[in-house]
Formats: sequence, structure tokens, C-alpha cells
Amino acid sequence: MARTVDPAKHEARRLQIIDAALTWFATDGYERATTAAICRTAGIGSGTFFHYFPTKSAVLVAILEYGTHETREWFAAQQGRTDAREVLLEYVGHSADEYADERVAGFIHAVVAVMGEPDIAAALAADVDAVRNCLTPWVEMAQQRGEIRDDLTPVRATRWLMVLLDGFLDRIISEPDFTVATEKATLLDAVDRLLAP
Amino acid sequence: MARTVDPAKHEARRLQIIDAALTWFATDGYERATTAAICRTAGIGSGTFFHYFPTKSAVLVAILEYGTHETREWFAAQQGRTDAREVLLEYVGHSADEYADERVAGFIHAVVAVMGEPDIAAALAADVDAVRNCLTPWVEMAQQRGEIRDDLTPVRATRWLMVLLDGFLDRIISEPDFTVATEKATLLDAVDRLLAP
Amino acid sequence: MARTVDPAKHEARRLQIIDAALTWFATDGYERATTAAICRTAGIGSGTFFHYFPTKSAVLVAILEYGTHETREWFAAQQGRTDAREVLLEYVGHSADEYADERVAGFIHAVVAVMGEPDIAAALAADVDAVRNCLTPWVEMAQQRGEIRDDLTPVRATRWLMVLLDGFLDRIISEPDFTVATEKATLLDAVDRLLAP
Amino acid sequence: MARTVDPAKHEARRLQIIDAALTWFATDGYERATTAAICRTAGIGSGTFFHYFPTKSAVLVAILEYGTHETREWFAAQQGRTDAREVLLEYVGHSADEYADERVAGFIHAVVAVMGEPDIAAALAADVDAVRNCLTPWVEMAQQRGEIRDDLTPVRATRWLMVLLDGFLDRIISEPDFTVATEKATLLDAVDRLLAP
DNA sequence: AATGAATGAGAGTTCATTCAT
DNA sequence: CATGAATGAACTCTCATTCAT
Repeated sequence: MARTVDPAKHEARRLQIIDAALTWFATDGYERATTAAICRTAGIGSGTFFHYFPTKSAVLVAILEYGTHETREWFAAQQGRTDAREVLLEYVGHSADEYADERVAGFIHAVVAVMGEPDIAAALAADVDAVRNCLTPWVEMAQQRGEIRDDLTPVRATRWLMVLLDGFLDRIISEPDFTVATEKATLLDAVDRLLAP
Repeated sequence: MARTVDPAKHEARRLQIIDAALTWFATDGYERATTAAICRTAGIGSGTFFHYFPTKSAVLVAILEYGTHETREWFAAQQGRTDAREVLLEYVGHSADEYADERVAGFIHAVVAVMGEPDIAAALAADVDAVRNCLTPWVEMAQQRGEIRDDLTPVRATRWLMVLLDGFLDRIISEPDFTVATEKATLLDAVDRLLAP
Repeated sequence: MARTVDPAKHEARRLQIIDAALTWFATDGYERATTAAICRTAGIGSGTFFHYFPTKSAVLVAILEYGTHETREWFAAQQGRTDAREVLLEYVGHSADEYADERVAGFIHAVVAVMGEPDIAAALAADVDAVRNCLTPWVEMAQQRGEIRDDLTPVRATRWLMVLLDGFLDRIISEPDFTVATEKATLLDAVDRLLAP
Repeated sequence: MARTVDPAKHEARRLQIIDAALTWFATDGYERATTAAICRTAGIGSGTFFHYFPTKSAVLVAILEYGTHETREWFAAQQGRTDAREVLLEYVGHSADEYADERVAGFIHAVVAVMGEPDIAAALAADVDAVRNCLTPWVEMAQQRGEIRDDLTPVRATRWLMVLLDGFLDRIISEPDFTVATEKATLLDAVDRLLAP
């Protein structure tokens, strides 16, 4: 029997599903997004969905893991730089830019509310950890270089960076007037103020 | 005609239901919290629930409206003060204290993600508006008194205050290490830095 | 202790309930008419309803029995007449006139569909029997007087009279153009044709 | 792509459901017939029902539409005939024969009383209209040929035919003694008398 | 007698998931 | 591998009826 799996095709389908799910999760929230709608958007049958993901929550986890992966890649690409404070500001700017995509913003927001499913909670925690763990070394370096305040431990300072990022996203979602385009500069300024020595 | 309604008892029951719903919404999120569970916790029959609230979403709306009401009351109590910057800091501190209650924090977090039900979305927007509208006059006064920066319009400055508050709540929820007790002082300092002239 | 039952008042209330129920049954049908709506219309509390009638179906039975009673009274009032054919035609005309009342027509129609509740089925059958038993003697007399055909037994002839009456009601209900006012004369003519020797 | 739908099987299942529903509607009436009972009788799971019909009322509408369709087919088969009066009598006989099936009779009776659901009301009205519209041309032709009275407009004469048919059905349902077998001849005679010039 | 809050069985419907084809 | 028909547990909500006041 011929090999029936074409890995490229398989991956393409997987991404189609992920993409459709992302759209629906972002618009309707996790619970209200139905697998049927996702399948329709992805152009597949309902049974096919479960060939690619064992459960509905597994897609969400996959999306989260993809995000975690991208975060890691972004930081990996900064390897070797020494202008730590600049890296931090660039990361903040980079995140803000992502929030400009409605689907990304809606998705993050929607997902945060899914408690109860342990696998999702775990993936969510893993993502948060990844961001924090990727940021912390740069915070530490920036402190050692005297670029930012050092009265907070690196981890706490990192968390306060995340306070700004999360709060920024919340406003983006809640208030149509508050857009990445108009507020990004203020965000960077806020980071500056927060971390100034 | 016999008087069969004891308004006090009625209100007590209503609060029982609200309390049970708050608990479940905070733990499981809106969708996963079932009316059956709420009834069990509240110690009432399933039919009784619908004597007090016409739909499941109505309880959530009631809770939100209660919060909106409390916000208004808090600001009403500050009437007449002139130390505007101090009022803002106290409000931030007051909000932070509320987030120390796990149920409050969980509830706010869970609810923010409920899109789709228009009545909830409306109540949510009303709450956000109330907070902003209550804050803005104090921001304005503080600017006029030269206590805070005036390069942002009062509304924008208000929204940046809310950025800090929302982001703070997100961290409280996401990371067990990050507690109101340990971080409140830093929050107030962050507000200071953000608004400094 | 004073006598707490004022029989007149009691009967008045009973009629209020019957009247409200009749209205709702006629408009919405038996199943969709709720006791709550009936109570609201009757201006009583929901508990009071069950002081007067043990179940919802009991009101319907009471209405049916009232109709049966009226039928009997109508025929009792004809006692002694000898123009049997005329009596039959008058009964048909009298019934048609009642159908001109939307509530009567709607009620009869609605009730016919309630199978399953044995007490209603029994009351319905009793009503049909009463009509037939009241009509039959006059049919017989008319036959003996040679006023109408006698190739059908009195009971069968009676049933065919009822065929016309029931069918007439069905048209009244189903087609707005078909009204008692415009069709009554044709109905009487149809009876004539049907029973002509 | 695998062919997973066997249209024949699908149609068979659909008919199973329709059949089960017909039985329950006829016995218990629309409201008291539960989807659960229908599913049990049809030998399907509760979810399957809603794969075939979006709502409970949709099954009823489907049955009504099937009846309307059959009426149209019956009349289409008479196309070209010129013995109009005979066609009318045959239609009456044909309808009477259908009423001999307890389920058909019970169903028609039960359904006529369903007010409230607009889609059912519409399908019901459509069925009545279809019958009337199919009959009227033949009535007209019969009048022109002098076979029946012409003092009534074709539409009114048609409605009086329906009076007889509906009333006949009511008696069939209400009185066990009154059967199609014993009364069909009298029905045809009654039509004759009603329409005689 | 009159009330209406409380009840809970049961209704129609949804949807993640399974599995024969 | 892909399919979508089939499933049934679980959901929100309704309503006739009860009963303490």
C-alpha cells in the first residue's frame, strides 16, 4: 500500500483548521465557537477535525503552543545583542503590533476566560512562563548595564512589563477609540517611565 | 388581602443566588457555570432561579450593575475633595484591594470574555464607561492643579490608568506569586511614574 | 367565626376564572394557555385558581359542562312544540349564531384537539352525547310527521345534522371570508336539502 | 472523496421519523407528542431527530406539505376529464377513504388545533388553499355543464363541499359508530343533495 | 379564603465526539 | 485518509401544582 500521508498536505490541513479555529475563537469565544463552524470554515468534514486534533480544546492548545513557540523564536533571534533595554522596548512594540490584528487580540482575550479545562490552563500557564522566562534575562542584563531601575528583582520587573502589555490589550479590546496606532508611542513611553532608574 | 411577600426575605434570596452565581462564574467562567450548579449552591430549586432572574445572563448583568453602582457610590463619596491626584491614587488602591478577593478577581476576568450575549456586552460596556466617566473629572482636576502630566487629554490619561489596573488584575489572576499584598505599593508607584508631569 | 364563604361571591369568582380561561383557550389552545395567564386575566393569584379548580383541565371540563347544560336548557325550552322540523332548523340557526362569537368558535376548535386527558375526553363525549340525545327525539318526531326523510334512522339523521354543524364551524374558523352572517342562510338551506324527504 | 450519504437510506430514515411523528401527533396531539417519544418510536437517538428536522414543528409542516402535494397530484391525474361532477364526487370519496385510516383522521384533527406556531399556521393555510384551489375549477366546470347548482359562486360552492368533508371527519373521530364504511354512501348522497341544481 | 414564592419534572434543542463506510 | 450521519449527555427554561403565611 502506498504511503497515504503526505506530510506537507497534512500540515497544510492542520493549519487550515488552526486558522479557522482562531477566527471563531476570536469572534465568539471558546465555548460558543462550535466545531461545526470551524469545520465549515476550514472546508473539512466534521470527522476530519478529529483526525487532526483529539478534542476541541486541543486546537486551542495548539494555537497557544504556536504562540509560545513564536515568542521563543523572537527572542532567539535577538541572541547576542547587548542593548538589553532596547530589546525590551522592541519586544513591547512587537507585541503591540500583533495586537493590532483583531484576530490575535480577540483570541488572547477569549482564551484567557477558559478556566476549568486543565489542558488549556496548563498551556496558558506555559505560555505565560515562556514569555516571562524569555524576558527576564534581558531585564537582568539591562539592570546590570544600569539602563533600567534595579530596585525590583528581575522577575518582578518582568511581571510589571507584562502588566503594561496585558492592560494595553484589555483597552484595545474594550474601547474602539483606543488603538495600537494611536497609543503605541504612549505604551513605549509608559514602559520607559515604569522602568526608569 | 394577605401579605405574602417579605421583601427582606426576597432580597436575601436574590443575594443568595447572586452570591452562588458569582462563585461559579469566578471559578468556571460564564458558559461552564450551569444554572443547576448555581441553584444547588444557593440552596434553591431550579424553578426558583427563574423567579428571580429571567435568564442566566440576567444574573450576570445584575452583578455587573451592582459593581457599576458601587463604583459610582465610591466616587460620590469623594465629592468636594480637591486633592485630585490623591483621589486617583486612592481609587487605584481601592480597586487593588478588591482584587485581593479571589472571587472578585476571578469574576471580572471570567466575564470580560463573554461576547455574544448582547445584554452582557451592554452591561459590560456600561461598567467600563462608568469607571471612565467617574475617573475623568478627577484626572482633569489633577491636571489643572499641575499634579499630573497634561500632555494627554483627560480621557486618554484615564484610559492609561485603566491599563495599569486591568494589567494588574491579569497578573494577579495568572501568577500566584503576584499578589495584591506584595505588589500594591508598586502599583501605586507605577501610577505615579505614569502620570508624573 | 363568621361564615367565610359568600356563595354569590364564590360563584362570581368561578365565572371570572371560567371566562378568562375560555378566552385563553380560544386564542392559544389548551396546552399553550397557561394557568398564569388565566389568573392574570381573571385578576386572581395563582394559588386561588386551585381553590376553585383542582387542575387546569377541570376548568375546561367545567366550560364543556356549562355548554352541555345550555344545550339541555335550550331543548327543554322547546318542550311541547310539535313543529319538529322547525325546531331542528332553529337549533341549527341558534348554534350558528353562537359560532359568530369568536371566543366560542375558537374554544370549541381548540378543545377538540385535546386528546390524552381522560377527563376532558369524557366531558367532550358527554357533550356530544347530550347534543345527539337532545336532537334525536325531534328528528324522530319530524320523521313521523313526514317533514323530513325517513330512510335514515333517527340517530343517523341526527349525526348528519351534526356533520353540517361541525363542518360549518371548521370553515368559519379556517377562512376569514366565510362568516356566519353571510353563510347562515345557506346552512339552513343545506339542512333542508340534506333532510328533505 | 468517500461517498458517505446514501440518499435512499436518508429518505428512509426521514420517513421513519415522519411516520413516528404522525402516529404520536394523531394519538396525543401536537403539544403532548414529545420529540423523545417520536425518537423512541422511530428507533433513533434524540440528536438524530434534529439532523432531519430543525424543529419539532418542522416535522408537522413536512407532513402537511406531503398532504398538500398528494392533493395536487390527485387533481393533476384528473387532468383532461370533462365529467366535472363525477370528479368532485370521486374526490369526496377519495378523501373519505383516507379518513378510514385512523392515523390520518387523528392527525388532521389534532393538527387543525395548533395555533401559535406561525410556520404551522402557514402550512395549514397553504393546505386549505390548495384543496380549495384544486376543487374550484371543477366546480366551475360542473356549473357550466349544468351538472350542479349555479346560484353559489364557484368558491362558495367549493367551501360548502369542504363543510361536508370536514364535518364528516369530525363525526368519524367523535363517534365510533360512525364509520367511513357505513356512511360513505350517505356522504356522496349528501354532496349530491347539497349541489343539486 | 387568598396569596404568590417555591418547586422539580420534563420539555425542546445543542454539540463534541464516534465510527461505519 | 476523509466523511458526515448518528449519538446522548447536558443545557436552559417552562409551568402546573403545592403550601406556609
